[in-house]
Amino acid sequence: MAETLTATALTLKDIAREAGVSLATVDRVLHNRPGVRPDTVRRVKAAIERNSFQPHVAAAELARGRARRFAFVMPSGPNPFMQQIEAYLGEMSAWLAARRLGVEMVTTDVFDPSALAASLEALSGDYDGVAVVALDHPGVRAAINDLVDAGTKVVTLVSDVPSSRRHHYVGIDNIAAGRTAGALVGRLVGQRSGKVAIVAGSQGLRDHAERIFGFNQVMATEFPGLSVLPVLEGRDEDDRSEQLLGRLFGSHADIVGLYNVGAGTQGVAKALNDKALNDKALNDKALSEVGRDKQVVFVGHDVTALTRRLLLQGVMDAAISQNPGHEARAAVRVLLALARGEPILSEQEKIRIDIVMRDNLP
Amino acid sequence: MAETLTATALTLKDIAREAGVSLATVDRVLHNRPGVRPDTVRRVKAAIERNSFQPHVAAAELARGRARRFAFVMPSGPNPFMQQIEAYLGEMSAWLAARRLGVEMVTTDVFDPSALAASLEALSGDYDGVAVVALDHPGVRAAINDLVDAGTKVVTLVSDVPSSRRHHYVGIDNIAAGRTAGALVGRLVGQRSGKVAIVAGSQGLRDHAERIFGFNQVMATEFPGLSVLPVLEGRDEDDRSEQLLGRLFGSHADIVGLYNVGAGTQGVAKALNDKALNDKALNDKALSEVGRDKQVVFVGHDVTALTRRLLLQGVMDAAISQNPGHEARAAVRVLLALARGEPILSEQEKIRIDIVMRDNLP
DNA sequence: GGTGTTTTGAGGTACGCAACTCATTTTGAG
DNA sequence: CTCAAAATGAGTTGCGTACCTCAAAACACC
Repeated sequence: MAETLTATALTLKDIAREAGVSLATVDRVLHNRPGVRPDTVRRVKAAIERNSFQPHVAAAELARGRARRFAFVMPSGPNPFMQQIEAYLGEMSAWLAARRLGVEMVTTDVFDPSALAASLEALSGDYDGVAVVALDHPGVRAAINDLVDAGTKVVTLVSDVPSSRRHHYVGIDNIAAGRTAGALVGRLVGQRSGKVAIVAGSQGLRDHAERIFGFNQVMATEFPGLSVLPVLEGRDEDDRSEQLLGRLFGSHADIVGLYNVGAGTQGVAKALNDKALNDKALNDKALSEVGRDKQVVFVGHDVTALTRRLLLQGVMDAAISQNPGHEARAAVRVLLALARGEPILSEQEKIRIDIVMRDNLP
Repeated sequence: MAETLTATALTLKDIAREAGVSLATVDRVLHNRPGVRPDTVRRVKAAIERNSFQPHVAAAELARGRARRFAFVMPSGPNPFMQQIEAYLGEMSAWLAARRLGVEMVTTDVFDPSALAASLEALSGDYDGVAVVALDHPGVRAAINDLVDAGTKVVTLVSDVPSSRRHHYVGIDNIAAGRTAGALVGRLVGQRSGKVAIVAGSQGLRDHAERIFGFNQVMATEFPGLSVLPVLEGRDEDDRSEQLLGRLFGSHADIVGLYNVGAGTQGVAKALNDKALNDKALNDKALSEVGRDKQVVFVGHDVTALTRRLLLQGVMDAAISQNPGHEARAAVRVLLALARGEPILSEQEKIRIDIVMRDNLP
């Protein structure tokens, strides 16, 4: 009827007695300090294993005295997603303070890898951990590796540098996100056939490129009735996205689906709206006859104030979302666990790809 | 360029000096102990506010010494979702041990409110916190209130008792979940019209009833082309669900959508499969002609080994999921925060309604 | 002014561990 | 066997809080 999940409450002293050594030796083993014979190390570790001993985090944290400092290196500029991450970090301030964790924000130009690398190098030595929204570039990779070598824990956030030796990546699998977007567009279009448009910031951005790759993959294999038009590069700007898309709508009458890979959502929505007005003017059918199914299926990314409104209005059909609050908290938790030498609850820290439609808006 | 988020590292001693009182008095104020003049209380609280002082959790945890004990009261029987929750709690064991948290599982019959109430009453006094998968029943409500009155922190898990004085509910909004299911079925069916079947465990279960309510709401207002058939009550059993559904398929040829509200997924899938074979035998069309769009759109709940397989095979189109790992961890974190008197990160502990399709399977 | 009560101060102990020192023992090389 | 180096033991201190005791001070009331 009742079953216990947790171990006993042993202390280091008990382990020392068990292993037949002194407290000092256990301490040396626990912290990989030199001066212990391999054989003794084994004995101590065995005693720890045998009792599945876990140092009391509170005691450890208290004893080490020094507060921990983390830095978040984020892109400058008005990116709403990044602003959300910062906001959620702000909400954690009481939580952080109670644990004597110092978190500092460092901003740097997104599109300048060498500036990012320099910012990272500048952090060396001052921080226990660094979370960085990274660019995949040799200089950045080197800077990350340098930090790791200096003993700083490093996690990449949102955008990964898999070739670096960063300890962890907190973010989604962008190829899977693109596949999900593709499946949604395809399924929501239904039996109709026609063309599908893609608007991205730039194909040079790793995350955008990966999403497009996943999207095309699904379209090619599963929705032969739909053909994907060449990618429009809107540079995440509203005006540019609107113009490019407007022109595309002009030259292709049979566009039934639209995937917006990055930002610039405002512009995309405007172009869509213009097209709808245009279509209505062209033929005399009543609105009810045009109906939902005549509309362009529109799938994008991230839940912001704008996409929330578009979802509620029915302009947007689904948003692929990575929960920024979860990402912020996961980054802090992972850094803390790494710094403490605790295991990471990988299931907990994994960022899911959320499909958000009108009725499950968070 | 760099901005700090966290406060200074004051201690109780500093607050005492600031307020012009002794450590003992600060301690009395902090823990609402009697014997302090209202005026002095005000002075101390002002000093705490002014410095936005947060007691060091590690020190507090260490000082109080006593380990905390939590109980999880869960339904007995082979419910895969509940088993997943238990499994995730098991994965946390190192995390729990490092914090000297004891978590115990208590199982009780799901469908017997008085047994549940008795189990809850039996816990009184022994635990700092209780998480319970509750039934909404007067006896259970009373038992929960008794626990709360005795100083035990109580959170309801998965299924709420809103009328009780439980401190927190960890679970999803089931009406919104039903609405989401409805929107998915409607949108994935596309332009076709026809009938939609619902299989539930029992309409007496609060969560099932709420989901059905939400589902019908969306169907009625947004998909006039689809008509919902009367709910089949499969009691979450495979065989019964299969039979009921098979009979329904026999009497209605134009079923285009199916919503499985609870468990019994295996049976539902079997009935669907039989129908597919049947349809193929009846007409001579090639499979390619029948195509995806002739299939019944199938939306259900929860990602289990079975639903995962069905999603990958394309039998199931989407699963509405509440992340069991998140629920388990959120319940523990909320209980811990309540026990410590810390604020709860409500955004973090909110359980989202996940839409899971093949490409964003976790 | 004296009495009893309430409020406050001062101080101690304990929690489990990190980090350190210094003395002592063990080990291995010559 | 000798001696230096390596390994280990024993012990101390401090982290910031909770919780406790006891005495002193302030207060209220008659």
